[in-house]
Amino acid sequence: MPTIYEVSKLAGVSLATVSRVMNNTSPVRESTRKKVEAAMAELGYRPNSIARSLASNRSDSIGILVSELHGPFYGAMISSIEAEFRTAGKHVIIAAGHSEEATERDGIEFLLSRNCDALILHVEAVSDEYLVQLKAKEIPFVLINRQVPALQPQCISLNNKLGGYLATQLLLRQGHRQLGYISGPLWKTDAQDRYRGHQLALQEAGLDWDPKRLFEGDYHEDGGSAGIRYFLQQGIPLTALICANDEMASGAMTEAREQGLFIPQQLSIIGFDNVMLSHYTYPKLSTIDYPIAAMGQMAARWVLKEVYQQKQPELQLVFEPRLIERDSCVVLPQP
Amino acid sequence: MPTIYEVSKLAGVSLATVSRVMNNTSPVRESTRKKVEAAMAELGYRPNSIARSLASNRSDSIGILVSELHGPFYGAMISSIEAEFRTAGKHVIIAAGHSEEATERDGIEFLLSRNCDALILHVEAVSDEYLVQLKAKEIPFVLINRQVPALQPQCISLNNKLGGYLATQLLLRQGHRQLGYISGPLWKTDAQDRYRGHQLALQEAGLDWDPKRLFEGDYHEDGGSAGIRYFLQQGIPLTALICANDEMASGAMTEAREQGLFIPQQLSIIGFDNVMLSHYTYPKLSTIDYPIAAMGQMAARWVLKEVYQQKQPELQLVFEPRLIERDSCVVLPQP
DNA sequence: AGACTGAATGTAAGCGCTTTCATTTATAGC
DNA sequence: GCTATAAATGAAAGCGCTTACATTCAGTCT
Repeated sequence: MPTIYEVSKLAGVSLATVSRVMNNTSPVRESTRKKVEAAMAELGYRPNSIARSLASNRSDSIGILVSELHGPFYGAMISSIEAEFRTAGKHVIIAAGHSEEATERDGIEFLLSRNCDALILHVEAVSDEYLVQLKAKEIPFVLINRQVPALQPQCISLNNKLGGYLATQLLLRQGHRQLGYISGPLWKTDAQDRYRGHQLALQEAGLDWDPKRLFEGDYHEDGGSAGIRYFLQQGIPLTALICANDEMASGAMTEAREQGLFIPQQLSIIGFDNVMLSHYTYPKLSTIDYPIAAMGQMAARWVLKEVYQQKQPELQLVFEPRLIERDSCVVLPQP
Repeated sequence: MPTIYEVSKLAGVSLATVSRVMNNTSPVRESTRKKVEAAMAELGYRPNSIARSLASNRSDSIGILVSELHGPFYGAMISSIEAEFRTAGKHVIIAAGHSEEATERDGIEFLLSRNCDALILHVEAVSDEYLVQLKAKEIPFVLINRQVPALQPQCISLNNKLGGYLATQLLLRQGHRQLGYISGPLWKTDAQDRYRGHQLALQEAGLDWDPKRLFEGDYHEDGGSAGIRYFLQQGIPLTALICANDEMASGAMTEAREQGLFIPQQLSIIGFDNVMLSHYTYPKLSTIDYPIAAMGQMAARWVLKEVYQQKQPELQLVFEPRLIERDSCVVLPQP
C-alpha cells in the first residue's frame, strides 16, 4: 500500500508535485512528470480514494437513488446510467428509497456522506419543498420521472399524456369504439397524464367520455384482473382495453382468458411501459415504450455536462413514448 | 456542517470523548454522555463518513459485485442483500462486473477503495487464483454462485444437480418417456450440474441416455428456439422438454407454438430459475425455483456474522432448488 | 488521610491526500 | 549579464475523525 509520500521520495519531488501529476491540476515540467510516473509505476501506487475525497470534498462518483433495486424498470435505468458513467471513467453509488420519505432521505444522506459529486434521483415520497432545499444547499442533482416546477431544468420526464393518446389512437384506428381504460392510481401525476391522453384521443375521434369505462387500478397485476371483473359485472361491452401499465395488462389478459374471452379476437389489450414481461405474454403484448434506458442515459449526460463541464450533445428533458405493436391488438372485424 | 470540534467545545469535553460517545468504544460517564448528546442534537451534528473511514479504515458499508445491474436474477439478489443490511443499519455499495475480468477487477478495486468492510461477489471471469489471493490479503468476502475449492466456507451456491433431477423427475412421474433436454453452455459448471441431475433421474428410471436428446443452448431465448428446431429437424419424438433455464423455455414455447405444437397438450415444457418471466408466459411455466433472494440474504448474514461478529442463526452454504408446478407440464395421456 | 486501582478523560499524532501561498527556476527582452 | 516575468515546485496547513498512551478523577481499603 504505497502512499503519495513514498512516491514523492522515490521521484525526488514534493507531495504537491505528485498530486499535480496525478490530477493534472497545474503545469508540470515534462521531465518531472516522467519521474513521478515512473515512481508510481515502480511502486504500484494507487491513490487512496477516501483520502482524496476528504481533502477535495469530491469523489468522482455519482449517487443514484431509485425506488427499488429490483424490477425491469429500475434495472434498465441504473444499468444505462452506469454504462454512460463507466465510459466516462466514473463510478456510481446506488441507494434505494423504497418510496418512503424517511428511507429516501436516508438514502440521499448516505450518498452525500460518500461525497458523491452529483445525484440522480428517482423519488416519490420526499416533498417538492425538500428538493428545492436540496438545490438551495448547492447540491447538484437531476430528477427522473418527477416534475418540480421550481426545478424544471433538472427534471427529466416522459410525455405520459402522449403515451395514453397513442395507445388509444391505435385502437381507434383499428376500428374499436367500445373501449375500456384501466388507470393507475389517480393521485399519481403519471396516471393522470396517461388518462388525459386517452381522453384527448377520444375527444378527437368525436367520442363521448363515459365514466363507467374507467376503472382505477393500482399499477399491479391485481388491478388489471379487477378491472376486467368490473367491466364484465357492469355489463359494459368492450372490444378493446387500454391498461395504464403492462403489469395490469398482464393481469387483465389472464383474467379475461379465465372468463372465457379470446385475446385478441374478442378483446384487444394494450399496455404501457414495454417492460420485459410484455415480450413474454401470449399473445405478445402491444404496448407503449417508456424509454427509461434513454432517459437514464440523458440524466448521466446532464451530470457530465452540468457538474463535470464535459461537452455533451444537446440535452433533452422531455421524452416521448413510442407505440410498440405486437400481437395483442387487432383490427375490429367489420360488422 | 458542524464538526466534532464544535461539538466538543459546546459539550465541554475532548474530541476523543465525543468520538467515544458516538462509537461506544470506551466507557463514558452517563452525565458526560448526556452533555455530548445534547450538544450533537443542538448543532444537528452528523459525522463525516469519509473522515471516519479514513481514520478507521472501515466504512459500515458492504460492497456487492454483480454481473449486471439489470435482470430479475440480480435485482432479486441485490434487493434481498440490501434489505438485510438496511435492517442492520448498514449500507451497500454495488458495482457491476459485466462478466469481464478487467471490469470485475475494476469493480472490486472500486469497492475496496471505498473501504467497504466486506464484499459479496457474484463473479465469473476472475480466476480462482485471484480470489485466493484476495483472501490472502485479508479481505473478507463471500461468493455467491461460485465454487472455489480453497474457499469453500465462503461459497454460497445452489444444488444445481438436484434441480435438473427434480425437473426431470416431474416429467417422468407424469408418464413422459420421450424427453428432450436443452442445456446451458456446457463449459459452465451450473449447466453441467443441471444436466447431471437430468441424467441421474433418467438412470434411476431405467432409461438409456441418448446424446441426440441433448441440445446445448446458450441460456438465452434463441437457444430455446434453436433447440426446438433441432429436435424437429432430427425427427426426434418428444412429449416433454426440459430447459436449463426459463428464458430458453420461453423461446422454446414460442418456437413450438409457431411450429404448430400445442403447449402443454402436445409438448410439456419445464424451465429452471423461476425468474419473473415464468409467471407471464402462457401457459404459465412450470419451473425450478432458484432461491436467489434467500441466498443473497444468507450472504448478508455471513457478513454480519463473520465480519461484524453479530449473532446470526446457523449459516447455510448450499441451497436446494424447489419444484414450481404451474401449467406448462401435464400428465401424458394414456396410450 | 494516604495509597492503590480502576474508570474516565485528555492530548497529540496520524489516516493519505489536496491546495494555498511562498519560493525557486527558467525564459525572454534589453 | 541583469531584470522582469512566467512557469514550476515546495512547505505547510488542513480536510474531520480515530485511537494509543498519558493523565486525571473517583472509589475502596487500610
